[in-house]
Amino acid sequence: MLSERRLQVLRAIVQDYVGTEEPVGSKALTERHGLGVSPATIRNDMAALEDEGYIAQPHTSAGRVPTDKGYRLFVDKLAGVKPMTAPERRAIQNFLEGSVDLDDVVARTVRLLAQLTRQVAVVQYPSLTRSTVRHVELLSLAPARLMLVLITDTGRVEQRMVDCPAPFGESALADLRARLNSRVAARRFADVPKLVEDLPDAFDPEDRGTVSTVLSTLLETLVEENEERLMIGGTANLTRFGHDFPLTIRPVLEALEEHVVLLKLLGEAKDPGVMVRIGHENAHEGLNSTSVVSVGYGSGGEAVAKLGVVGPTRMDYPGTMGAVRAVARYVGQILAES
Amino acid sequence: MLSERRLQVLRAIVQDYVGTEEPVGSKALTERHGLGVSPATIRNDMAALEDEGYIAQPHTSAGRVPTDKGYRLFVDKLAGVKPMTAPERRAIQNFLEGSVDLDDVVARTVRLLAQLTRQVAVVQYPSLTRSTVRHVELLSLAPARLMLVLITDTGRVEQRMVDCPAPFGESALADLRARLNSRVAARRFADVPKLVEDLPDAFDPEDRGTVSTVLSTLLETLVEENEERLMIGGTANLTRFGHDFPLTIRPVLEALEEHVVLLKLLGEAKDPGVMVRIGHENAHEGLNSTSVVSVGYGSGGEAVAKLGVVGPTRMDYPGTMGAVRAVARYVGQILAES
DNA sequence: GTCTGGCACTCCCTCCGCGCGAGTGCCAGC
DNA sequence: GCTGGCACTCGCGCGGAGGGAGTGCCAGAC
Repeated sequence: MLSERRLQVLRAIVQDYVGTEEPVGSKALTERHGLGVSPATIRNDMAALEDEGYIAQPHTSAGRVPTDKGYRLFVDKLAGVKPMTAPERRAIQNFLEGSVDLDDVVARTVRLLAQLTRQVAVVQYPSLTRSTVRHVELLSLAPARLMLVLITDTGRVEQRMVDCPAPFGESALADLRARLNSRVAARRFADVPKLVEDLPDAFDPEDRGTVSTVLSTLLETLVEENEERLMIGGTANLTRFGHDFPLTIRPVLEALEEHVVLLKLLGEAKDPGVMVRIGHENAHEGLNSTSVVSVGYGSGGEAVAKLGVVGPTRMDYPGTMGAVRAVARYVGQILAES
Repeated sequence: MLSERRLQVLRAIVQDYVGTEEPVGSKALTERHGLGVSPATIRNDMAALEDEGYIAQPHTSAGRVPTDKGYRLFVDKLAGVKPMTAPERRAIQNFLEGSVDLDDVVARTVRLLAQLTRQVAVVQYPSLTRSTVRHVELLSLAPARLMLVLITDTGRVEQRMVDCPAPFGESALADLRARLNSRVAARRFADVPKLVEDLPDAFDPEDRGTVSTVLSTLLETLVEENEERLMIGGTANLTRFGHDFPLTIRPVLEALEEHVVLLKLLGEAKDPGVMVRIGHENAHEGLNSTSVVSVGYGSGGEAVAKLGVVGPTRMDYPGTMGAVRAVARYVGQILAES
């Protein structure tokens, strides 16, 4: 167990290193933080912290730098979430309120997050699986060809072509449309399958094949989680870091293009509240020297998707966490209103 | 006017420089290309090319490097478009054919283009303005709230909320839906405004306000070109260039995030065929040391959107142009089929 | 006129050695 | 357990030397 002062020292090291981007030495620490002890004492503490693996020195006789483990302790025990100021909150709200549709909400959120944190922002589109159905529409494009349009309460629209086994009349179509909507409107996706399973029985035998086809297309659309999309912004911020970063920036850019990986990463946030993954805690190799700060957001009480930022492990965690949390909150509000 | 041999020398300089990424000298030129003259002769030619502004030397007593003007001449007069090989064409086709919807087509196209050219790929979503209407759907969400869904022949779907000035009955809604579709289905967007202008007259006076609102929302959607979206991929390829590139990569990443700028850039391609913008020919400052190769693509004979790549001015123009052209062709095919 | 070989010159790039300074570890004393 | 002092270690920046690639120019050959 580390003494109180040693924790203070670790906190000071993290704060200074984040600020200056340079290894921090014992003398600088005593000067910039009122620790009330001499550099020699701090040196002992630093040696202890290094033994425990919280800090490391890039080379002998250089200052100390926090390790992933050090950041982890800092985030868990030594720092809170820095709340946004009132003007910042107003700015967030104003910026998001101008959105005209779902794409716009996501695009604005990405830009906002990237600007606030000065890092790479990642926003997942509101997921289908946890939302409810607003409306299902069926359009006849050709005698045996339908288009199925699904509209969700988050404003997302999905469409699918349906090739019917047999021609399907306009009146049967209207009937199916009406029955379908009366059963599934305002229902959660998860409940839809059993709400429609007996639907074909209400139709003439020759139409049942088509009805079944439509229903299975609908169910496919509902579960199609791999369709989940995300938007990324602020990649130019990657260039702000270390001048040696050219070598580091490439794997990060590559990782950012693998949307599947990112979605998995974001998806790991289970508990409510902001999740932080530091350095090697990220499964993906390209992100081993970055940290991911993410949180769920949603229109109701429940999260429908995730958003977050990717930055160097040397980041301002309290500020970033505050920004991510605040943005998630306001996006949720906007989605609930629309 | 430049002599034939001097043009050959320029071509050789461009090819070597693109290959080696290093300034090319007179000796290396005579060795690697069978020019049949001595280095001294080449030096004279190089001096002449430099006077004309086609090449430059980074420092005194270094090799020569093509200028933007030199690349321009190379592209216009000295090099053709390098066609894809048959296996490459098959691979393109196979890769694109697995697409399930429009988003997927665009996503695959971006990845394909980025991999083929090893550069940054940019693909604009098929534009609304030049396509035709497949179907217009109206849904009643609340007594005085409608949702307008527009489906285009390229499979794109746009939705808008419409707040009605007065409640609008189901029968009137069905009527409007039917009339609207009979008039605009399969019509080009440009023709829609005059096709619907007298539509309110067919309705009861109390419904005319709503009909007008719906129509104006529809027209807005049709012309809303600023809504045009694009997808970007292969940004990791930026790191392949010059080790001094960290300074250069940033403005490029920033420019890539300004979708409006990119759309404008792509939009400049007027004539059919591949457009190449070299270095300072690009209006945007961040792209002054990059070239943009773009081309229109479309489902029918006519282009509905653009796609292209962004890379360093020092790029393999014939190969890039060939890849861009081939991809555009096959995407057009895929769109026409779906 | 045009091409060629030769020659002097110009810089860039790399390497090497040096000194400086920040920072450390350790130890004796309070 | 804290403090001041001291010797030691490296990383970093600077300046000079050497090598090399490439040029420009000129006199001569075809």
